[in-house]
Amino acid sequence: MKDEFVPYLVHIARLGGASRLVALSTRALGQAVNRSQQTASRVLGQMQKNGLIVRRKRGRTQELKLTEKGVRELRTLYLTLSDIFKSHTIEGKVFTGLGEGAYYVSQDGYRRQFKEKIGFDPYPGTLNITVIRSEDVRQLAQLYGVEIEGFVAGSRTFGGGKAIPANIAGRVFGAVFIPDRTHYPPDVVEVVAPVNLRQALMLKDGDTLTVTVPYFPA
Amino acid sequence: MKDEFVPYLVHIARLGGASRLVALSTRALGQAVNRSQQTASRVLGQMQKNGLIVRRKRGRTQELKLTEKGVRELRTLYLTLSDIFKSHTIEGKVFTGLGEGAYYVSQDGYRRQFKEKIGFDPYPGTLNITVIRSEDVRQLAQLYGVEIEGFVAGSRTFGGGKAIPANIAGRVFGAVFIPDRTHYPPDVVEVVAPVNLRQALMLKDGDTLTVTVPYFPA
DNA sequence: ATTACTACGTTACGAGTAT
DNA sequence: TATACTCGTAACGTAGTAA
Repeated sequence: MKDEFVPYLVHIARLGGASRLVALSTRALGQAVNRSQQTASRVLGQMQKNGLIVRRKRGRTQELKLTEKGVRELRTLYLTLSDIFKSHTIEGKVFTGLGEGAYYVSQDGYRRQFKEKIGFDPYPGTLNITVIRSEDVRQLAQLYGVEIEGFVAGSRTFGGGKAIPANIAGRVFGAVFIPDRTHYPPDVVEVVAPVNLRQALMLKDGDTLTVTVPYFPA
Repeated sequence: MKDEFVPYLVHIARLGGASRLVALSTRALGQAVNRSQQTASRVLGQMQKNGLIVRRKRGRTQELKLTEKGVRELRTLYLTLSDIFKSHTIEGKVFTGLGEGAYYVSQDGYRRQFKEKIGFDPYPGTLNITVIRSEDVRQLAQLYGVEIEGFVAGSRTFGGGKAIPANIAGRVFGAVFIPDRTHYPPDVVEVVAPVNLRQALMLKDGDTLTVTVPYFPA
């Protein structure tokens, strides 16, 4: 679909044209989308040829309605924008990992980055969760993730990953950390926060935790 | 903003460019929006001049990020589409009207239209509610409302209005009726259903009722 | 009042190419 | 590899106007 069509489809839909015929002159439509009557006429012709709208002539005037295809195309754009702008939730089951999270997070190389890039000093200990239901976590990481760089401390190498600032259980501001490399399955992520989450939220293994990733352009 | 810019902004945002700089070549961007490298280059220049994006050069390559203005413009489009595609809720307080609703709805002129246009035979009696919180009800009526025509029966004239098919309290399929003319204040609407709502939902005056208008292109 | 054609200036597109 | 010129062609936008 041509980009040019979008405002026309939007305006017709706003008048109810997604579900029924609406009376709408080429002049009024053009004015609504900031174009001339002539341009609106041409564009309507093209949209009709493309199967995006149907037109019914009533004497000299006309009625318009989006076709299923027209609705679908507009809805696709809506869903794409939703992915960008709406809040996302991640639900996961709490389990006890190998306990190495605590060791990692207490490393200065990580602590400094969390403080600078996300804004809190992580409690030395992480919460492992297995993701149950979520829009693709890696896609979220791409959208909202902050790069946490790997580093070398002494003779050890610590891998990097992506941290998504998020609201934990509606009460604590923290982050979901997705390591670039892990020995866990890919649906396992770590939840980091400035406090001991197990204590603060009274969590035990098997509990379900909900993490919200709000929309926030930093 | 030019319509032409939308897909470019969308793609940059999908890569996380709403909140941080993302590396993105003109070739890759052009490919993503189905344009040539040259076109992507020109459009980026225009969007920059329009204050929609910032660019940072890193040697021969570049990094992109939406400006606040760029995010705002895209978000405006998102909110417009939300109005069209998301479900809407109307919350209202139940009160006892003059009882004329029952008389009206039992008129064949109305009953036939409800059966044909919405799909149920209205229980002879309506529920008056005062709208507490809602996106503009009249705007909703414009989007989703079905025209109910006025008619004459005997020596009386019955006025028309708009009926919005809706889900009542999450349990009953009914409609919100918005008369074209009324002696009630404009925030008063009538809820119609195939059953006695007061009984079925155990409602009394002062109770709050939630009506959901789902998105459904008929 | 409509819709839509023609004519023509402006803008978009992309192959070729410079850097 | 990049980005971004030039320039020929296609598409867009609208005043004028027919119907």
